[in-house]
Amino acid sequence: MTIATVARHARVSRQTVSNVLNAPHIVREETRQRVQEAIAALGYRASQAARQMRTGRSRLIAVRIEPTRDGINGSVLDRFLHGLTETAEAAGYRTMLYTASDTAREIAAYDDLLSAYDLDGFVLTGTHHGDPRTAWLAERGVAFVTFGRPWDDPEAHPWVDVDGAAGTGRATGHLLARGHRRIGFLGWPAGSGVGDDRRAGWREALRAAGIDPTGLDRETEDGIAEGERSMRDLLATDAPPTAVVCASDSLALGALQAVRAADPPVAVVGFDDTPVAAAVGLTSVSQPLGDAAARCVDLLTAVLDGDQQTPAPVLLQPSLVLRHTA
Amino acid sequence: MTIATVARHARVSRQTVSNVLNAPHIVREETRQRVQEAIAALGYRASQAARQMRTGRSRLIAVRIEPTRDGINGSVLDRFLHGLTETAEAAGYRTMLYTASDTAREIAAYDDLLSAYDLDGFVLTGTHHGDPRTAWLAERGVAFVTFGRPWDDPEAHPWVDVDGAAGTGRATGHLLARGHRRIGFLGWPAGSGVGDDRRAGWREALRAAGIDPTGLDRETEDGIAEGERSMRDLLATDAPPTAVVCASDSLALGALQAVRAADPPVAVVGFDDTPVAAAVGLTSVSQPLGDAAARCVDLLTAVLDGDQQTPAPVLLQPSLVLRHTA
DNA sequence: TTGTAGGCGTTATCAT
DNA sequence: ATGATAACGCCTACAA
Repeated sequence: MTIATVARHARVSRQTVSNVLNAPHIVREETRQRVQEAIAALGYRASQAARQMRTGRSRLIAVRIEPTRDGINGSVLDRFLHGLTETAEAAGYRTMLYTASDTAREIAAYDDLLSAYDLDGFVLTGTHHGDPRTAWLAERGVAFVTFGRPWDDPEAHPWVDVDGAAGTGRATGHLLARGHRRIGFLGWPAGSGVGDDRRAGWREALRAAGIDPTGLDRETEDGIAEGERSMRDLLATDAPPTAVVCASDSLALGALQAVRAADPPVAVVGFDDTPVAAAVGLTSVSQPLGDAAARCVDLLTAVLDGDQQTPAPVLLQPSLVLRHTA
Repeated sequence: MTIATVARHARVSRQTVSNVLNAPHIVREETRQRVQEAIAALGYRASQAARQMRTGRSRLIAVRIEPTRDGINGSVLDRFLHGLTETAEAAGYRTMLYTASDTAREIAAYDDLLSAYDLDGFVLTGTHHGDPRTAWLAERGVAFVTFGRPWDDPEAHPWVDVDGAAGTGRATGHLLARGHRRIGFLGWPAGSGVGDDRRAGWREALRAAGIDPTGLDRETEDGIAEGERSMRDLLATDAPPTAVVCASDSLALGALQAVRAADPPVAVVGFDDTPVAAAVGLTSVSQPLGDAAARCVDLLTAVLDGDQQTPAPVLLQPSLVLRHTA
């Protein structure tokens, strides 16, 4: 069934049917209705392929599905993808997946997706300093949004992010309110935007409460074993912390093992609110992933539909999910 | 850039370029090479839209992304999706995502995807008795594979599954080898194919060892709290089990809480090897999700490329990942 | 083995 | 406001 079938059924020309679909306002009300009825009666759907060939637009957006790294943090992508697909559907776009094991291959994937499938836009996750992917896309005028700030230049392109500093700040505030003074922090080595941001939130919250954060934090790679080691290290100091905020649930889980037998118990707060946190009762900072995904689609469609060139970035607030550990 | 650009560049007709792409064997070696070089030099890629319009095939397969249910089991989808996308790419197919909150909407989604995007095939996850989705697709001659057996008729359509009974059987065997005799089972209410299968594996393993499984199992909905309750129930019997096999990591986590202070410790085995299991050291049955995804693509492309009408189903073996709890 | 002609379903342009 | 015509890039049939 084609647009011609509908045209015959409604006794109009093909062009009029096309107009009803793409520019309803220029068709006379009565004609419009007749065509709409024919469309409904026939169950007609425009062929994307034909439309795409004519317009050069595919109504497709792409997002990379990463190999689950450490398993614990991997499950955030799940929720993000679902939100993305759902919101995109509502906006008339479909979501396409691609994989890439490194940045060079990812750029090759863009090239393929763009030239073969005419992709309309990309959603990138996890940007870092001097990310070559954003430069490549921007150079070619391809529409894209990142979930994660461009740490070099906040104006570079549309982005959505969660305010990590506010998250760790909130966690620290909660611990302060519970009477803790010596509150530690377990985070990643300096240099990663996300990690530095989360550390800064903790540091500023302590300073605002008149507490010197010096010596209360540790830098380590992500992982359960690493978290345990760093926490033991922290506990072995002259003035060990009575509570600790962590940059990830993995680190928090390790910390939890290190403080297992401590009395009075040492409070632990994680980050990401992964299923693992829920399972073991770990208090954790939760990112609004569904919202974040939805706003990514909003920004991308804003660019694609030409509403504006560079829509304003979106910074979402995380929340603290209280459980047993803090 | 079109096929004509390449043709000019290689000083052949458009048709010859097309032949090099779609039927290389009928082009003279020398000509073929010249065309290949032109393609590479120009970075030419055939437009899927145009190709699709002519051939009616999109080289697109679709898979549903579900809202993360209980968080713990949700993360399996992640790994499956990655494997699927990767294998599909290698076979020249792209993966498209869709959402649906219930079966009726899912069928509506098929309709849309099929008529608007000309989807080549679907991968369904989690089939159940009398699944209307498979009937709908089969009726219309749409290619699809399910990850999960058709419990009514194993010949109904191509499928890939993991042998759940073998998994629980293996777990039970491991516990028997460790000297356990009274081995319990925590599973879901009878009626779900997957649940019944997992229970049967445990039951048969016990019977084969000359042990009567009567009274050693419990039926409950999935969940941590439910697992804990059922385990307590089992421990309160006259002859409580010294070990337990569970139908999911959620149930196992609950069981773990119920047996926390038991001495001698009660062994616990979960199912799915989720990140949570890894985090808490839970021994669990692991499904080869990457393999399963790859075989799904194999079966689907076999149908699409017309190699055979109904390729033989694939039953994969799970493995037992040993950790602290058993 | 290579070239020519036509059409897939849609939308843009232009005429009515 | 509506209709006729052409073109998007490709592949299949057929002719050379």
